[in-house]
This record gives sequence, C-alpha cells and structure tokens, in this order.
Amino acid sequence: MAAPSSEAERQRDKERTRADILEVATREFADKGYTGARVDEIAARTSTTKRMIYYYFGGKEQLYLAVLERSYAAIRTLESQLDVEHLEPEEALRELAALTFDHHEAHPDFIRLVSIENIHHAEHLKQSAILAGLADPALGGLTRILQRGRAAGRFRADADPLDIHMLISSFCVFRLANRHTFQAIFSRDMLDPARRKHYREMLGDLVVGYLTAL
Amino acid sequence: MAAPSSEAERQRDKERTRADILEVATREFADKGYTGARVDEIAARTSTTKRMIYYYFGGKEQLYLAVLERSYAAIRTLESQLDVEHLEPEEALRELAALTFDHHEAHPDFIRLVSIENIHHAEHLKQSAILAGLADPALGGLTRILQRGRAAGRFRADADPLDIHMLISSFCVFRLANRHTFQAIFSRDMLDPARRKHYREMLGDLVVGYLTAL
DNA sequence: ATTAATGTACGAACTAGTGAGTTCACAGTA
DNA sequence: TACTGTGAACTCACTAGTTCGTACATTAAT
Repeated sequence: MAAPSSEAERQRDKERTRADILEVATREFADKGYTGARVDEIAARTSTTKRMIYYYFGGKEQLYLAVLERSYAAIRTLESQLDVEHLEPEEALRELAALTFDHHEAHPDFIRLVSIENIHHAEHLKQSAILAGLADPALGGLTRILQRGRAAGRFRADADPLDIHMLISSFCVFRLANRHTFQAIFSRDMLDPARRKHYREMLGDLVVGYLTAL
Repeated sequence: MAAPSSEAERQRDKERTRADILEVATREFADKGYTGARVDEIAARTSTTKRMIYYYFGGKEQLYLAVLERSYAAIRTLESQLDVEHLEPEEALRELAALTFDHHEAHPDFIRLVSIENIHHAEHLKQSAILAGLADPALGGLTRILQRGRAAGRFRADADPLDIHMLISSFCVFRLANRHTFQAIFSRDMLDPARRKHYREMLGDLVVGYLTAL
C-alpha cells in the first residue's frame, strides 16, 4: 500500500502528468510549429489543465525546449544499436545508413521539430544542455568504419566522416521533411511503402558509390 | 506624361506598391513562418500601409500564396539556363547539379518558404495555379541527359530521373534548410565559403558515382 | 464629378500567462 | 483512533496584451 505507484486509482501523479503533457505537446509543436502551437490546445488534449503546464514547465518556450530535448535524446540511442565491427567496411556502411534511414522514418515528429527549429535558427537547441552530447554518438561508429575502409585501401582518402554523415542525413531528412511539396509537384509519395526498399538500397549505393568511386 | 511610369514624383503606382509589399512579405514569411509572420510588421516595413495589403492581396493567406508563387516561379527559369547537349553525360550531369547547387544557395528565402510550406503539408502550394508548371522544368533536361548516358551504356539502367532529381535536391536543400541545427551540433557551417567548392564537387561525384557504379 | 488609391483609427477575437483558492495524501500529535 | 497542520498537485476564472481585419475619411487622377 505504501508503493509509490499503487494501481488504477491514481489521480495525483507528478511523473504521469508531466509525461502526458510532453507527449501531447510534442505532437502539437511538431504539427503546428512553435508559433502556431497553442498552449490552450495542448492543455485541452491532456488529461490535466493549462495551469499545470505552467506549474511544471514554466511557459510555452520552456515546454518547447523540453519537447525538443526529449526528441533529440532518442537519437542518441542509435549509436548503441550499431554492431558492425564484424562486417566489411562497405557492408558496415550500408548497415549504418539503413539504420539511420529506419530511425528517421520511424520518427517523423522529430524531423518536423528539426525543421521548425531551423526556421528559428536553432536558437532553442543552442541553449540546450544536451547539445554537447549529440555530436559524438552520431559520428563515432561512422568514423571507425571509414578508418577501416581507408586502411584497407577501399575508400577514397579524402572522405570526411562529417561529410558522409551529412550526406546520409540529407537523403533521409529530405524524404520526410519535403514529402508534401515533392508530392504536390511530382505526384510521388516518397514515403510510399512500395518504394521503401528501393530508397533504402539507393542510399546504400549512394554512400558506397561515392566512397569507392575514382 | 501619359507614360505609365513617368519618373521620380510618383506616389500612386499600383505595380510598385504591389512589388514593394511582395518583397517585404517574402522576407517576413521566410523569416518567421506563416503563423509567426505579422501583417502589421510587413506593413511597417513597406513604404505603404496595412490597408494596401488588404486592398491588393485580400488577406494574410492570399499574400502568403502570392509570395510562394513568386518564389517558385523563379526556379522555373533554371531549365532555360541549361545548355549541356554538347557535353558528355557525366559532365552534363555535373553541370546540372552545380546549377541547382548555385540556385539554392542564391535563394535561401525560397528554401525557407519550402520548409515552411512542408510544415503546413503543402496545403497552399496544392491549391496554387502554378503547380502544374513546376514538374517539367525540373525534369526535362535531366531526363535527356540520363537517356544519353544510358544509351551510351555509361549509366546504370535502373536510374529514374525523379530519383536523381530528389538526390540532388536533398543535398542542396539540406545544406541550407538544416544549416542551423547542423552547425549547433557539429560546429560546422555548411555555408562557409571556404567549403563551397568542396561541397559543389562532392555533389557531382555523388551523382556520377551513383550512376556509374556497379 | 467620379473613381481609384491611400491613410488612420478602431474593434472583435484570440492568446499567453497568472491570481487565488481547492483537494488530496500524509505525518505528527493527542 | 481521531484530529489537524502542511505542502504538493490541481482547478477555474480572469487579465493584459496582441493580431487580423475593417469602417471611415482623405487625396490624387481622369
């Protein structure tokens, strides 16, 4: 009975309320942008009230920051899912690219938040405490693969890990971030499941092709 | 004196007023997004008043649509700048990619408007009258180059013009659209003039590498 | 004189944020 | 066991400020 989380009849639960707000706010901000998002609307969709948003987060901007940080935190786990030391450099690279491809596809809200944050010149991300921890997870595994490929004389010598990361990101991000204008103009849905495999392999060919060409 | 555009002492000039409003509105919308943009702010930065915005454009949304259409119209001129029939397919492709690269770099406002429009699910672009005229200019030259390359047995047979266009766009767009978060995380400015040549060539290698690999 | 173009002042609706009070769980105390 | 003080979690109604849009007045051109 003294258990902190007993069971069903819970009305007052700090963590649950915070998580509820964050969940709803993520969708609202990703959907409408920072300025377009309405605090009242977020409140209405939670099981709590607007006053609680201010009670727990302080204000609209701090809530947005919390949403942004939570979304970025998820991508840091990508590195840990990468186990490619036993693969040939080319295959390891394809594996890494595919992993990124899958992660982006699985987190459209995150991509939208990144777009929104760029509209705002990344001013919120810049002041975030988690910023420092984002670069290494994204580049660690990639750097090791490139070193192996270079040492084996199979990758071009002037390849920079950050450039390759940018290349992979641009392909994966564009597919989600520019989906709507692309579809409007060319009548092709880049997220059509029927084309998923094609794009996933195209990205691998692209990266390996660039590194092994010449 | 009957000349429609006489000279300096012009206070009443339909075209000039419209153009002035469009110019200022483009910057405001590109900078703040649709919801973030303020009609009063746009009016303040023109040499005219808010009343004129409603007089000429009808409202905030129609003004945004006019801004969007004007920006998209500019990209339709790209096709006409392409004269690569005399070049080998590989070089023609590099030329096309470089041209796109340059155009995107020269029109950051356009890229931002596209991002913003995607946040809004391209709902404004979809209802635009110019939509139908956008696909062909983007793909015409590219399709011809790919045909030549394939006919000569130098490009892979399964290459789709729209996929290649997407590849080129993703690289060029990412460099501008995600500049700020990328710089915040990796401390690298993708628009640094010192790296411009490198990226421009990287894109060419990328496209040619993908088409000629295997 | 009539009409097109322009400027000013204002209002209705919306929006972020807050003031003030309430409910609940629980620990200490008699 | 019953009572009570306390603080965290919560609700409701409100305010101060903003924002799009417009009614009305005015000026210039034909």
